[in-house]
Amino acid sequence: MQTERQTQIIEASIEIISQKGIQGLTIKNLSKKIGISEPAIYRHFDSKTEILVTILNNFKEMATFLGGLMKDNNSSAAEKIEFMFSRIIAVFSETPSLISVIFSEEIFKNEDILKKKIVEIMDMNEEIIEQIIQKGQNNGDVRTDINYKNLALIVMGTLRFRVKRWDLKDYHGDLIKEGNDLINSLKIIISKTE
Amino acid sequence: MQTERQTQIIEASIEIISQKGIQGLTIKNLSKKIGISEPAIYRHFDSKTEILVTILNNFKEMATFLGGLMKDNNSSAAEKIEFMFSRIIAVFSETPSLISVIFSEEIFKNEDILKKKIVEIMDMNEEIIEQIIQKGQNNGDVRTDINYKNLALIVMGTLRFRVKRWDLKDYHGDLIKEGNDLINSLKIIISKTE
DNA sequence: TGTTAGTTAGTGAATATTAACTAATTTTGA
DNA sequence: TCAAAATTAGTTAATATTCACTAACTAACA
Repeated sequence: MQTERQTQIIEASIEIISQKGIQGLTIKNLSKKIGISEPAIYRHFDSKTEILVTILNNFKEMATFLGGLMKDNNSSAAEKIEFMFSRIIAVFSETPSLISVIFSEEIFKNEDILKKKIVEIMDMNEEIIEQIIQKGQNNGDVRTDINYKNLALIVMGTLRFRVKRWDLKDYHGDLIKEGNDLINSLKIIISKTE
Repeated sequence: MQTERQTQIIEASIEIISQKGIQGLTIKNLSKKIGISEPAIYRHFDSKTEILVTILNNFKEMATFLGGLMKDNNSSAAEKIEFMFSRIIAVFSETPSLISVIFSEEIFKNEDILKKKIVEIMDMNEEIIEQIIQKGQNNGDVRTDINYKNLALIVMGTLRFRVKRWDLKDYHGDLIKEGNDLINSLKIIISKTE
C-alpha cells in the first residue's frame, strides 16, 4: 500500500515527466513541486528508479484489471476491443501525463529494470488483445484471412500512434472523439465481412 | 555538406543513442567512441543540440526523397505502400540504431527545436501516406468505408509499432520477413473487397 | 604564416544521494 | 497511566560524480 505522500510523489512525478520529459524529472524539481526538501523524498522512496518502477507497476495493475474484465466476457471481439480501448483512451484523456510515461520506452533504455518492466507491460497487453482476437476468429466474428497476431499488432499499433500523436501535438483536438472514431474503423476492419 | 568527421560524429551518436538511450549520448561517450578528446567535438559542431538537429535533418531528407518517388507514380495505393514501407523496413533492418532516434519523440520533448523537427517529420510522412490512400480511394483501389485519414493512421501506427517492438526486444527475430508479412496484411485491409 | 584539428586542464552548474540533526508523534513497559 | 524510548518525516549542509562547454596551447600543413 502507498502512503499519502508516496501517492503524491508519484502523481507529481508523472506531471513533471509530461511537462518537461524524462530529463525534467529530477529530485530537485520533484521536491520543489511538492514543497518539501530533496532529501525528504528519500524518506518515501529509496531511489529515483524506485519511483519510476512504481509508476509502471501502477499502470500494469490497471491494465491487468482491464484485461481480467475481458476474460470471461461473452461479447464479440469487436465489442471487447471497443470497450477496452475506449476506457484506456478515457484514462489518457483525463491524465494525459500518463502517456509520456507509458509510451516512452526509449527513455528507459539505459536502466535495465525499467526497460524490463516496460517490455513486460507491452507483452501482457499484446497477449490480452491476441486472445480476444483469436477467440473472435474461433467464434466466427473476426476475419480469418489475416492471422490474429497481425490483427493484434494493427489494433495496438494504431491506437498507440493515435494517442502518442495527441500527446506530441500538445493535446490538441478531442482525443475521446477522434479515438472512438478510430476504434470504430478498427472494428469494421477486424470484423468478418459478407 | 558534411565533412568526414561530422559524418563520423553523427553515426557514432546514433549508435550510442540506440545502445544507451538518449541519456547515454554525452559528449564524453561520443568522444571516447570516436577516439578524440571532448573539446575536439566542438571543432565540428557548435553544440550537442546541433548534432541532434543534424541527425533529424538527415532522416527528413531520406523520407522526403522516398515520398517524392511516390508522387508521380501510377501503381496502386497498396503497391506504393508496400514499396515505401518495405524500403523503410530494410533501412531499419540494416541500421537498427536509427529506430531509437526516429521513433523516440519523447526524448526530444524538453528541447523545443528538436521537438518541432520531430513533429515536422511526422507530419510530412503522414501527409505522404494520406495522399497515397486518398488517390487510391479516388481510383477505386482502396476501400471507401473508412476515411483516408484513419487508414493512414492505421498503416503508419502499425508499422511503427512493429519496428519499435523489434528494437525493444533487442532485434530478436527477422524484421524484414515479419515486416513484409505485416505489410501484406495491411495491403489486404486497405484494398477494396469484392 | 595563418588555418585546421587536435590537445590538456579546467569551468560552473546540475545530478542523485548521504550525513547529521530535530521536532513531533507513537509505542512500549513498569 | 504515563514517562521513556523509538519511529516518522522533515530539515540544512555536504558529498562525489557527471554534464556541456571554454581557455589556452600546439603540431601539421597549405
